[in-house]
Amino acid sequence: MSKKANTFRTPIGTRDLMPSDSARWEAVTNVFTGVASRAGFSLVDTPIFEDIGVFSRIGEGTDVVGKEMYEFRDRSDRPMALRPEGTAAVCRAFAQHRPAVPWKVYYRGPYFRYEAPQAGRFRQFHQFGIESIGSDDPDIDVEVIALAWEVLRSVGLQRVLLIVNSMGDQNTRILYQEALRSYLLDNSNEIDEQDRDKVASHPLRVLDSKRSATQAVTNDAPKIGEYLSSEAEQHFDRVKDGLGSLGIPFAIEPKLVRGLDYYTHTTFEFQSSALETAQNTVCGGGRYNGLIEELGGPPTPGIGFGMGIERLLLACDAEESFPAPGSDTQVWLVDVADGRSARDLTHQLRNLGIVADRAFDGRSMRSQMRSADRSGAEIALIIGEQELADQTVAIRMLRDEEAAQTIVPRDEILREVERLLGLDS
RNA sequence: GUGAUCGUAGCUCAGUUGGUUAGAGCGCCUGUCUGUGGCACAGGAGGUCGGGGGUUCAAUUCCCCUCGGUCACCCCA
Repeated sequence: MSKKANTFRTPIGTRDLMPSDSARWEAVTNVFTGVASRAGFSLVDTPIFEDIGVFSRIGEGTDVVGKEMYEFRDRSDRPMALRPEGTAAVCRAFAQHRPAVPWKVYYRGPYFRYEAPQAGRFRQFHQFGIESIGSDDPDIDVEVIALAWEVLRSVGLQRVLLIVNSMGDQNTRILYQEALRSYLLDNSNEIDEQDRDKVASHPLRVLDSKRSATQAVTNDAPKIGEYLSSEAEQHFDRVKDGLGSLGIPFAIEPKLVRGLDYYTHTTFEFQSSALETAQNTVCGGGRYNGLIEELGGPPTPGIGFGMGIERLLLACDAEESFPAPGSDTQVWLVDVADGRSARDLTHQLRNLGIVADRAFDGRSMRSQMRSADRSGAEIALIIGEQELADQTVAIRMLRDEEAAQTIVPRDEILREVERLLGLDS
């Protein structure tokens, strides 16, 4: 679309958050931070780029680090990467600062993955997330899942599906992976050839293939549930029990393994059934009992989730929920005299905490009134030559057709506006 | 990275047997309705038809390349 050589646009897969959308974005952010902070989580904000090693721990073989990472070297030749996800960076922060446990934090911000954009997928995308570090109490798993649920409910989503699974501890994971690998190898002829090369290297990845030939094979594959240790099974039972007790509907999906290598025990995903696009996962998370140790910290369990803001809003669009909030302008100054009244009164109103605005450039009354109307303001304060001479202000209630325009002395106008807005005690 | 599809005013889109000054709706600006918005009416600004090359007397319209949007695969939020 660039029309001249010197015009620019946002890079592929990125976009501007324009004022027409930003109020809704802020509102959904407030919903999330409200839910998280009511549950005792505090904000943690980590850098947008890190030593690339932080993210390699996610799993060298995963697409996220293998082929989607924005890697670069800084001017001192240090290998860095733009963060592709939140958990690893938060765990790095934990390992670095060693805060007291339980460490319950939330975060939100941009993440980067070098992928071809499509519906619900961007190169710069945004997530909300929480991490609860320091305990392997299964009730924390329940708490984390319940908070994600709460956010989804709070933005009005009805058509969400929670699926959960358990990966067991690291040991069961290894055992299962072996069993799965040999099963898949035995049946590799039936598997779609697109998936076949993953059998040996990443058998777990084969489980979430969408290809029907592959699915036919994996449907009869050994289930990870059969390999859980009794501790892992107890843990998972407690999680299921907790979700049931909180009235959160869920389905168990033995093939849910998720794309990052660090998961142990509980994994979960919320999908929007209102989204018809290929990407309908709105939130994903799980437990990662070995990750912090991987990052040089003490062995510490943790669990968390990431929620894609763009996808969340897409789901809201699909369900026609969570509309953009309206204007917050309360008062508009219309000054067709010399402009000084508008200048001074907006200042004074704002100092009282009132949202006040005005037009510039000495536009016509008609033009200024139109701006007042469009701003959504309740009240227009009008000052023309007459009012200037009389030291008065005309008050017009823009949202009430019945109301007659009134004239108030200039030195009473602030009090009158407060009264009209119901701000007087 | 692969494939499909699209690319005309700020937005949504018309516009082919290739041929005068490229259109509409919405939005924006100005004005009329005897200083006053939401309605109506009148006028106006705004496009080298994504970019480059080619074919042709002539290309928005045909061909090639390129850039970008969208969707899908892969994978994931």
